[in-house]
Amino acid sequence: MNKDERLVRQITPKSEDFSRWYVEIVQKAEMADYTPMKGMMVIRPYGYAIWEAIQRLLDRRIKETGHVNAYFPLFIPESFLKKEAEHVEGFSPEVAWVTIGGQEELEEKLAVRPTSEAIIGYMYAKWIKSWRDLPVLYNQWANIVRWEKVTRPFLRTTEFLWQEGHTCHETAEEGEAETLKILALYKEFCETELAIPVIAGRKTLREKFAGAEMTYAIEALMSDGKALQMGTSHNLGQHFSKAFDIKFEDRSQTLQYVWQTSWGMTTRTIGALIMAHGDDSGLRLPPRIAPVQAVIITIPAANWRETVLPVAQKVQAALRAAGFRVDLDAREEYTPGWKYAEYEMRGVPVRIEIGPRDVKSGQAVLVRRDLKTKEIVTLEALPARLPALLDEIQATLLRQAEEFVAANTRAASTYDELKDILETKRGFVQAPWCGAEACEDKIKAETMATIRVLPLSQDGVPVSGGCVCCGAPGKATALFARAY
RNA sequence: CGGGGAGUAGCGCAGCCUGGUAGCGCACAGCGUUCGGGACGCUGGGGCCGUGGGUUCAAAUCCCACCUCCCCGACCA
Repeated sequence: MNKDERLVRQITPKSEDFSRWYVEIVQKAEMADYTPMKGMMVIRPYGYAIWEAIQRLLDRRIKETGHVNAYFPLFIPESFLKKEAEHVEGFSPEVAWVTIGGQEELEEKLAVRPTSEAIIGYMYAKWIKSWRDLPVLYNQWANIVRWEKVTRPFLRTTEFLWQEGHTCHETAEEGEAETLKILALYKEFCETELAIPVIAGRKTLREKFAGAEMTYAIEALMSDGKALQMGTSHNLGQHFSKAFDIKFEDRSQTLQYVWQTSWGMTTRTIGALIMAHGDDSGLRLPPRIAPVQAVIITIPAANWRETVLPVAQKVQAALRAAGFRVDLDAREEYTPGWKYAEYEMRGVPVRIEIGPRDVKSGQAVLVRRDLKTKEIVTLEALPARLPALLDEIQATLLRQAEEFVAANTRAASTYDELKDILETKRGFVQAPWCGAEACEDKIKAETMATIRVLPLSQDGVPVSGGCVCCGAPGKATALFARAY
């Protein structure tokens, strides 16, 4: 066997088989693993650490905007779910039911929550009496079960984790403002923390949440050219308040139904991180959410325990004291080369190599994961250089993703053009749309693409030309894409 | 849920056609030499051959059912 054959190929190249590449990263970076139950995965410590970082950074934003956390039951009585007609119709194909408790058949079966509007709506009716009780701004971090037919780690699993906000307001305007405020919050979160640019917009009626008045979403473009919904924010209007009788006495002493919103972001964002930033060596994590921001790798040689190791330990202590998440890998059973590949797979943003040569010259070698470039830094300069480097990596990942979106967003004015782009290039396609569901359905059937959103950035901008499908006057500029 | 492919050691696979009690590479353990891009040598451990049933003196191998994974569609965060 020659040397090249001995070097085990890490993972399938992204260009060769994207979904295989994706699954291999999930497993080799130890983010998640399959269980014997269909569609149910274990989120392993490394993947869960990413989720904890997402929770920490998103939760802070949710609280800063005045929301508080609470926890509602996992089970929802069937009758509750049935109260809002559109809601039950939309979710019934994917609800799991509990019919037996212990040895006894239940009188009323219980749904394992596919979302919590129903149970929360019931409780809100008990708690809200007056305009003085409003707004109610609750959020919960929870698990959700939806009996999906096709599953994929992080992107679509039977059980997943999310955060769901449920708010009540005095007026329609306040409800709409809340919906948009959260949408903007999500967008800012994705771009600042995950380095994933998103397009914010309205969903069409076809794609809206079952029971919502209007659904807004943020959509990102993965590096295979398919779109992924990163978060949704629903203006529920009075649909659920009427179904659950959530009434309050307003300032003019009239009984009124509250105006509600709900919004969520899920563990799917972890899948988005892989697909937006990963390369053929594995994950590339944005420093702001990376569980490990830098790893120190010692290069052994004779006496290294006396010479190299103490220096490495000192560097780690100094960087940790400065607030960075820094690991030290001084294991002797693996060679440096093996470790380089391993931490690249896991997407650790910065690698710090310290060997005998470095110790002698008082330096360290820094290698950034995003560009794989090296630089030499003196040990004294390291605590100042690391934060700057992490910021550069964060910015580079965002910029690369933005450039990808820009390069893969195209305008189509004819149906042939739309079809051609979706078939040969993928990505986002901007095109005028007449507003008819028939056109939406036809495009979906023939191109597998859907309207991801009607971008908010297009509001007030005149639509150029007729509907890309039927030619009727364009009512909106729609963003089409094949999606996950 | 429809069409296709697959499940044999932790991972990747061979063996199956033509039944006779399981093998390779990597990984893992021990020892030694190594270590600046997945090191090498020697020794060793590990398998209800996805699950259940059937055929047979005998099943990883043949037959049936089910489960799970992957791909392509319909449904969805």
